[in-house]
Amino acid sequence: MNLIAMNNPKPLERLQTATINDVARHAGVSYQTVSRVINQHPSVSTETRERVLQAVQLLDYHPSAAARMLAAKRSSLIGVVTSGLAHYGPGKMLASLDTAARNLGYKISMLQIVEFSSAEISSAIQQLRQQQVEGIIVFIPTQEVGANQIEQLCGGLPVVMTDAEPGIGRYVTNMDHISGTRAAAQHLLTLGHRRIGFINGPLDWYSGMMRRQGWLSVLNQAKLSPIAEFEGDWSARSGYQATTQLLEQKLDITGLLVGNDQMALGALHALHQHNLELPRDMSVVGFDDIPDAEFFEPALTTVRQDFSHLAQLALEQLLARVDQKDKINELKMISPHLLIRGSTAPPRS
Amino acid sequence: MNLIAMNNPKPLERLQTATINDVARHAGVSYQTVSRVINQHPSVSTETRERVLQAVQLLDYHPSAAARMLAAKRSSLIGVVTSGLAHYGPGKMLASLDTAARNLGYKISMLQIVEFSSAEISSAIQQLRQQQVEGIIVFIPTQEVGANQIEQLCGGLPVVMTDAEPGIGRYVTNMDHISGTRAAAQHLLTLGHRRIGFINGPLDWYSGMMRRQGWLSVLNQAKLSPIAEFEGDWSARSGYQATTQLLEQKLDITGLLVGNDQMALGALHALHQHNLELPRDMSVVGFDDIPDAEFFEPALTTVRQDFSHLAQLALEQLLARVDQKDKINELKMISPHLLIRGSTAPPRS
DNA sequence: AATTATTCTGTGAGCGCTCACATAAGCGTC
DNA sequence: GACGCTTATGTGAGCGCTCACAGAATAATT
Repeated sequence: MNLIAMNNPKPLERLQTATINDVARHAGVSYQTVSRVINQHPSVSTETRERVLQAVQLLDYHPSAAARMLAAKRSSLIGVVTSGLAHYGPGKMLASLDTAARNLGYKISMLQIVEFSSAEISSAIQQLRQQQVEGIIVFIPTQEVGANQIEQLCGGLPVVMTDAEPGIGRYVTNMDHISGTRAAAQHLLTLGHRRIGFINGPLDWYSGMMRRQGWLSVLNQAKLSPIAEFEGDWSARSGYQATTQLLEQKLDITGLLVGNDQMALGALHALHQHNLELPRDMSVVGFDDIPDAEFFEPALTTVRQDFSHLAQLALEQLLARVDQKDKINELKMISPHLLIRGSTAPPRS
Repeated sequence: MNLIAMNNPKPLERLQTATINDVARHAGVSYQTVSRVINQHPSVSTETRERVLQAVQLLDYHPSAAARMLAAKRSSLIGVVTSGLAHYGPGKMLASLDTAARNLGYKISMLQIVEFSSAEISSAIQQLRQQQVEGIIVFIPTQEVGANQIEQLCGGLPVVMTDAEPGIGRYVTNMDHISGTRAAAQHLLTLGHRRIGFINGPLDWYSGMMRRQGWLSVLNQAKLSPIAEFEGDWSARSGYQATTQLLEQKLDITGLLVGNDQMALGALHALHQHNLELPRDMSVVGFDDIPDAEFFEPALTTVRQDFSHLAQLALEQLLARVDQKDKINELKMISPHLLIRGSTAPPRS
């Protein structure tokens, strides 16, 4: 049911806080003058302003955001739907988004999704709309159908999604996963590797799907056919498991293309466990460039994604929509780039 | 200045959204009845409720959180001040806090601090107070003076801090860093190590200070004196640098106690670079148990912190205060525990 | 000196809701 | 049938603020 959730709101009244009227009375001016001071309106005499500010300080007055929103019909709030905050990418994006938004006079209202169910997404967006957010940024992995649903739930409110399938009338800020993956794969080929395994993230993530396309396109171009492909869940453990399986299959693979750095860490661990010497016996390329990647054993060659930049672009795109500027690109794309470190080398033979 | 910041609020009017009156008119009832339906008040006939819900759906009505807060004098909002969201600990805590709060009918309003300046903290708390939060959880590293300032800024509003110096009237939920560090140090001693280096986090973090105390107390008890101590910044890089320096000093150290897993990763990297065989030539213990630690080379012995639990405890403590229940402990403490994996072994000789 | 422009300040109304009440109807009770 | 007691609805007021005005003071122009 599309109901409006609510909790029992026992009218617990907090210690009385000062209102604009209290301040006005105290400063001997009208409430409107206090409002002007708060909003930095120019036409208030320095003397009056000073008096008002003193009263503000004295009464420990904090203007009610709720009342202001209600009266001004403006929230200056940007909604963010995210997930997996404990991971580097989402955390980093939220962090830079918050900073960027604050600099532009907006506040962030964040809602986290735990499982990617329609119900949860729907409830998150509804909650944001109740807060009168002026636009929504969606940082969750989606496929076509999810993206449509999200747009519909937002009902005309500007939305920008990241890592989502582009589409007409849909505003999307994406990482160029294909070019990133291509660069990584090409690097392995250039080094001379021909038998390469691919450990990907989940295929129901847009990024997983795109990286697969990048990988296949390079193979195709080089007239090679895929040898082994695994679908992990981005965790180090899944990378470890995939690699263990791969080694057991004895496919004589010399290179490993991995969907993110964490899975690559798991892969390295499995390789060490099999007493392979790296990078002599196996080259590994990751994706993301998390800060730790440089200190893996060996230092990980990886594809750097600038999450901060991505978040900022998404915000820009959203605000352009909020401010009704015309001519906004429906698709913004940001290119990751390859960082060569110690985990790749020419194959042994 | 303690001013109330504001941005130019050009009265940009969003596409008219439906109000409670629109719904009432549409359903042929009074606004109060609609309010009752929204708030799940029992005394509304099923038939009327149905009619109202239909109108809600039809008009795509979303009750204004601002108006409700204003009228009900209740926000159901918990403020969170955090920092370093891109790191595992803070991200994890925010994530579980959000979930836990939602389950209890509260929403989270998060504000991130970038640098730990008085000004930033002050502005963050002020912003939260403007949103009429019912309580504040502070997840930033502080020392005595910071904690006092935070309490003062909150002016009577319930606050709970994590990893802060306990004090009378101050509500704190802490990890027991001392016992955690003691367990780690004791483990090294039990294995037979006598010459142990200590790579700590910053000493102006409460956790850094406490871990140092734990370390020194174990040394003291074993009648050993400290040999080498470094202060990193929690990053893998700083762990790497500290370890490199340590090795250059040729202090004949056999064990390394490291303040977190990331610095431990850097340490491992430095050790490998010096062609030491682990754990034969050096035992390393970390702190945190980030999900990746198990896949380090070798798998890291570390002290597990349950960040989710910590966040939940802090929330519990805060809500107990908000609901005015008496007899609340001022200090809640949660114990981390040692996880022994492959990076520790008896010293060589 | 009268007019206009330029500060500065104050008044009414209303944003969208929830409170506290009042009211109307239905039902049993003696 | 007058009394309560429950259930279902509606009415007034007001939460704390900002908007659009209207004024009062001062300064600048003719």
